[in-house]
Amino acid sequence: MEKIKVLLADDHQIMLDGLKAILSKDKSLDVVGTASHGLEVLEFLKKDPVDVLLLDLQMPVMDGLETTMHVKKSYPDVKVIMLTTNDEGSIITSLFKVGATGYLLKNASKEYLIQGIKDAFEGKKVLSSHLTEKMIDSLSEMPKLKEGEIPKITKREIEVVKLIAQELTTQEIADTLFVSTNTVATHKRNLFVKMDVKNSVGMVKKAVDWGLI
Amino acid sequence: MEKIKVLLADDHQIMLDGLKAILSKDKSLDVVGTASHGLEVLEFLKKDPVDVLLLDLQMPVMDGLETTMHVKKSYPDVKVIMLTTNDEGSIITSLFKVGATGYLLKNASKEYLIQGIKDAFEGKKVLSSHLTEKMIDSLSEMPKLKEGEIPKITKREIEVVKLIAQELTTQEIADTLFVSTNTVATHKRNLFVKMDVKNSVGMVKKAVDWGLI
DNA sequence: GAAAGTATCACACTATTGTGTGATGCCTGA
DNA sequence: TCAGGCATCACACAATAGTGTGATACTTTC
Repeated sequence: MEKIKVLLADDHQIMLDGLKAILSKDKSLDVVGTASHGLEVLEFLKKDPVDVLLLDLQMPVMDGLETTMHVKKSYPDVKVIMLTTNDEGSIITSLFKVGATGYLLKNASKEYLIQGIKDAFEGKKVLSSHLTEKMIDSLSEMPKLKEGEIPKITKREIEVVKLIAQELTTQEIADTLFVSTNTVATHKRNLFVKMDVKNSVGMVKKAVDWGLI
Repeated sequence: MEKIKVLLADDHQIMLDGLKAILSKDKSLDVVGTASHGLEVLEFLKKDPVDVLLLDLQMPVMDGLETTMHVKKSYPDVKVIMLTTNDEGSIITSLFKVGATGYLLKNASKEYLIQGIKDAFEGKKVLSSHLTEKMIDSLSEMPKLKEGEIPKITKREIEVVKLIAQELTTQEIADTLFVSTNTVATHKRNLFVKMDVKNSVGMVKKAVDWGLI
């Protein structure tokens, strides 16, 4: 069987050496090169093909996220696994949107890491179990602002919010609802206070958050 | 070490027997009872304590979701793992919102199942790897407005969008970025065209959709 | 049956947004 | 080296949004 070609990228030489040592022990993996930042990765890809790319999230010159974007654009078949010490769940979404295949913590066991590379190679998504938990938590804790936090918005007001969200002007909303612009203005005025926002932009954002629209 | 008290609930007797047979082989687990629907589960809990509850999602009288709600309300410490044949990702969200600890497919291996129970007992979230993938996919495919659909927004423009989303006025944005209001106005103007929207409200909505903010 | 909330409208005014047009310097990729 | 994108700014003007204040009438709710 063909070996899986792996390229490593990390700005810490020690990390590179360590990873290389670990991965070299597995017969189905072939570490074809290393890079210390995103640009080097792109340089490397211009010359040689790679199956799986192990990327450090924090790197100088060009970080992991940006690198992933570039790589996926030019070489969509390369699987990208992000390695990181931190576990900021916030970044995870953008990561997968950008096209990454996996996201592992650096303290993962070597078995886990190797398995992750193989899974990624086969097209599976790879995620540290630790991060899976985070994702679930963010799902289950999402509606924690509800109940008491959301003020009572009347039906008419919700109609107004929806129309505002559709980019209608006050005049257009008035025409749609067959009322005067004054009325619409009053509804908006009341909504600003109730929802504690400064303008229509804030209102629509919050309405989306609250699931009103 | 104290054994983990497990209660099984499924409307198929065969399933109950099979699960019991599998779980009984593990010395750290103790199957303390079985139930064929949600009400029986609640009855059981009134009399005897349980650590982990294995619930079939589809059950007559009271299904898994409803049962979970009731159980978590009265016995918040009981860990609930949902078992199911199907893999509808849609239900997953509500499941964790309701307070479940895990969600496993019935075709999981017995090792996986046993490990899942132990993990749940320790407070970890448990999710079939199959479903983890689904979750990730739903995240990454969200903006599948296929590449070409999303126009190139520059860094500076994104800064502007973010500040608009924070309800700042053009003047405030100009102050924040140390540029003139004219410049900010131009950025907005360009964004309206690029993003094909009529005003800031539409812009922010689309920016959220596209994951720009 | 009074108080509170909802929906409606008016008028006057200020603030902010959005548009049209044109221009300059800088940087980057072909 | 040169075209094209990017970021910057100016000025003028039209359109919309948002505020302050006050009013009427109808429905809930306590």
